[in-house]
Amino acid sequence: MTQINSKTNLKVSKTKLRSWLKILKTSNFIEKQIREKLREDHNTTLPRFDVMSALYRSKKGLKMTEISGALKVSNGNITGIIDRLVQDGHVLRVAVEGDRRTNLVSLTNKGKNQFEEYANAHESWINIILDKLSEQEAQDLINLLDIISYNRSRS
Amino acid sequence: MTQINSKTNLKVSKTKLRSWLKILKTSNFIEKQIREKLREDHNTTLPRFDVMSALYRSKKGLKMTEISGALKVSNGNITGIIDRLVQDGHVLRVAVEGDRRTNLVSLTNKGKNQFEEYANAHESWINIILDKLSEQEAQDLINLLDIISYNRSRS
DNA sequence: CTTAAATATTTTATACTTGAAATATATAAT
DNA sequence: ATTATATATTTCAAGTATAAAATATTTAAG
Repeated sequence: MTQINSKTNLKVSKTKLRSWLKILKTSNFIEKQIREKLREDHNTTLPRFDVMSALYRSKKGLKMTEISGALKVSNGNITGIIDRLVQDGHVLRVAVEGDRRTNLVSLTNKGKNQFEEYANAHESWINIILDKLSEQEAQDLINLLDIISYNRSRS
Repeated sequence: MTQINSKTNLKVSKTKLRSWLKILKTSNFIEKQIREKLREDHNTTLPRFDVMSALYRSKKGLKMTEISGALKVSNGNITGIIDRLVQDGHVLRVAVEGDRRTNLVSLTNKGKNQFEEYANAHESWINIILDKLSEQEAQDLINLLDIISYNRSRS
């Protein structure tokens, strides 16, 4: 089902449009449940979870710019999220020797333990939400989505 | 690759977790480009586009609650978005005969024309972004995602 | 008819998000 | 050394998002 768009002279596929709308719908559908669970069961938010996740994976902490880069969000955004994580005692800003512009952000022990708790719960929720999907189908999905965005993130 | 989660006693699939992360990544990857294009080329935003899209599909307009229901966002949220669309002259709030609580929101002619422009551009962007996906693959993707969220939205 | 419950919307407080501007510091080129 | 440029972060203004409270109105129950 392809047509020519009269304005752009481009072959247009309605299937691709529907495909995108379905990706968006599914993503929102799942994300909404995760946000709700994080808030209700753990009194936190997805952005904070995402930041803690990035920090958990790094040994010696991350610079602000590394965090915003990893999460592909704006720099200014991270400032506020880290502010709140510091208030909660989950995260620490450590001055970097020899570069006074930079702070190295890392999880406190409290933050590490807390994140492990979040991560376990998160994995369980996902398994419940994706229950109807077989292992093979889950893998097929990954492969198809890889066609769309593989490696482009690094360009 | 399935294991038993020691806390929840549930079979846990790492593939499903990766599958979700990939859905999220792809969705964000595409959404980011759409938001950027809407802002740069059309001086509007995705929420406004979404609201106009819902209104465009209805003949006689929608109540505030119907809009928030269709977009699955909170009620209070829609108030602000409609406020701005009214300011722009894209949308009209019409009092409903016999129920003074309700406003029927509908697109002005300006809004209709504007939305058609947006929608054409949007479709072109998607076709470019999903260029690497064949028609069959796009359809496969829809089918797989349908397994996850089909009909649950109505429950 | 009058109170109670339900419905529709707006307002509020809080948090997240962006891009752009501002600030501070570091590095490179002359 | 001094100026220019690059880098790291924060601040800002505007918009989006939520849940909960407030307001207004309608409908149902007695």
